[in-house]
Amino acid sequence: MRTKFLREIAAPDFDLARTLDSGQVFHWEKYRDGYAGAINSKGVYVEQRGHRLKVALASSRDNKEHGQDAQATIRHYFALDHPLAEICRSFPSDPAMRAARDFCAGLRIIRQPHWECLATFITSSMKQVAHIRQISRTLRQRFGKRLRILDCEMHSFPPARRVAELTEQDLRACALGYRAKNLLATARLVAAGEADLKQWNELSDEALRARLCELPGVGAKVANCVMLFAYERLRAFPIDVWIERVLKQKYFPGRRKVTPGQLRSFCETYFGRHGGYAQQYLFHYARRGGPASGGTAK
DNA sequence: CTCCAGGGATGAT
DNA sequence: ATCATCCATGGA
Repeated sequence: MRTKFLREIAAPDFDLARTLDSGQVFHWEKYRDGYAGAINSKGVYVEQRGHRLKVALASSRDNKEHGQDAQATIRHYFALDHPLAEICRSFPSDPAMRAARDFCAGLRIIRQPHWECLATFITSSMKQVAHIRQISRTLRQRFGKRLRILDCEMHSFPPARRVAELTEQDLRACALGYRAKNLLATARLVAAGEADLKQWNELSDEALRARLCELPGVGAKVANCVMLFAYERLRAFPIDVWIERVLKQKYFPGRRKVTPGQLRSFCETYFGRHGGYAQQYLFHYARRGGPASGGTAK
């Protein structure tokens, strides 16, 4: 095993810290002046220096990694090819959206591995970000492969076939609670090939959402997260309590009853073809930004 | 329609 | 140190 420092990678219009703190990915840890994490089975260290990323990448088995491939891996994972300026121009121009856009400069929606993203969001239901991070860490440490990047120990996310051979008790011991049964059942469907996550890439948004929602532990919210964060369906608009709060406050002020169906159809049309990005920016701004970001606002 | 499971970090006291 | 709060899916 060896660690390789790469040339720095150009990363204009990118904010690494903001991207990793925006509730879309849960395993990156602050380390030295950057972050340590894993992309598939590779340990990765990444540090932002202005408009460039300094990256170190280690691979546990296949050391034939070429610099170009590694750069491509990083560029692809962090979606450095997304045309952010154009995406932001496609947002509706209202006060809430403009404030969120200004606050979230450089925040990108990354491309996560399908299974890892699906599994993580199954464990996320009724959990807050800190808990989800905890669960992800435990699953990785117990069932993933050990990786080392610089002097930092990391673990890859266990593949579906690994999770499929565990018991519900094993998973409950990772603080999954009632989610253990769902994660196990879904892992077995994926491992058996009954749910072919890669093949689902070819499906339309509607068909993909329908397939995802058939999986145990996956409802509309989790399905939309997986579509957005793993399948690059940039129109998918997950509605959680934070977003619901924002939407009701900013777009339905004073309205007594707003049904989930009304919210959903509004989001599908109003925010346009990059609605998922709009959602992520509104979400991050509500959690981390502006006034009254405490979370208890009604 | 309502009610609830199950759990650890977080912030208030 | 104790306590209330946060939170999405699925089944009763």
